[in-house]
Amino acid sequence: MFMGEYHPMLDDKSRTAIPARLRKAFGDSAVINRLIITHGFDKCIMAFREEDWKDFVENRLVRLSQAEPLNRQRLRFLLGGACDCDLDKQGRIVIPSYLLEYAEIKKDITILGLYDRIEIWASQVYDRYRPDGNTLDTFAVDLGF
Amino acid sequence: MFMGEYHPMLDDKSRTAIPARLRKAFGDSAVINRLIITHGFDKCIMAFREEDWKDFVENRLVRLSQAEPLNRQRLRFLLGGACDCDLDKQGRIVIPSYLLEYAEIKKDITILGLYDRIEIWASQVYDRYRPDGNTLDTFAVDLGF
DNA sequence: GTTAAAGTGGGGAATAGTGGTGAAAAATGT
DNA sequence: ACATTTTTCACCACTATTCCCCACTTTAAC
Repeated sequence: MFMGEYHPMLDDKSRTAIPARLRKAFGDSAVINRLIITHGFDKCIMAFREEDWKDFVENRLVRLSQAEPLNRQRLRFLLGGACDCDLDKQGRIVIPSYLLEYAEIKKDITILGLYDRIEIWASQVYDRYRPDGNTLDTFAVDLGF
Repeated sequence: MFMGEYHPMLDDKSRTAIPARLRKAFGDSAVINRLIITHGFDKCIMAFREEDWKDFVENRLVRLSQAEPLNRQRLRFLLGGACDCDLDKQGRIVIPSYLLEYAEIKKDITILGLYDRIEIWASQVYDRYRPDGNTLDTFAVDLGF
């Protein structure tokens, strides 16, 4: 599974390295060499493995009735905002400008591994977002620690 | 499948380039060189592959009873507004003026890939349409994230 | 300390996108 | 019906961007 926090950089060609730990998260024999990235629900970019993405699109997204305006907006946001990125020989992807702007990414990046998805944040944005002490206390309660 | 967001321009001959990624979305061996475009739902232009369009018209649109005034209006809107566009050698289509006016397209264009259809928006119009933070929270809930 | 692996920067070839020109077709007026 | 004007279409050429590979630096491992 994907997990952990990483801090690569965006170079001036809009490339960022996907950490080797994440590329190998599903085994050395299944190194990831393609990711689908799209808008995240917070100010970040979500990335998925190809098979998970296809499954999500075909079994959930496109089954929503396009007669419903809100479903059109959902499809435009997620699928219309998606981009399939091949990793280069060095394990990097190129992030399109509209996603960089959406996530307010400049140079410092925080990448999170989140089970079956990866999130790419502007470090500055993520640092503001990190939970504080009070949030963590209620969190602990909710989880039954 | 069609996906992603692209930002070409409309030139002063009413031409716009269909992004190469979209033209090759169904394989390098099935490069799209003709699209059917018509009025979209919401202020945009919809574009389809020829086979999908035919299927839609014959199996859905013309089956609506023409005795019903609303269906006559629907047919005029979609089929009456349609235009089949051959792509030129550079992958561009010419968009007729009535569709440009409908979608309020001036120069800056946003093109979306949406599974089996493409949408062409005035960038300015689409930017206003993009979902805000609250809408996204409900999206995440509805989609089971 | 040495070796290997990962991350970052850069260069050159190929591709994509845009502007433009001339020929053909269509529309208009005589 | 013919000539003139306008529009449309197909192709060419230039520029910008993208993609793919190589090399260096830094970090981690042994």
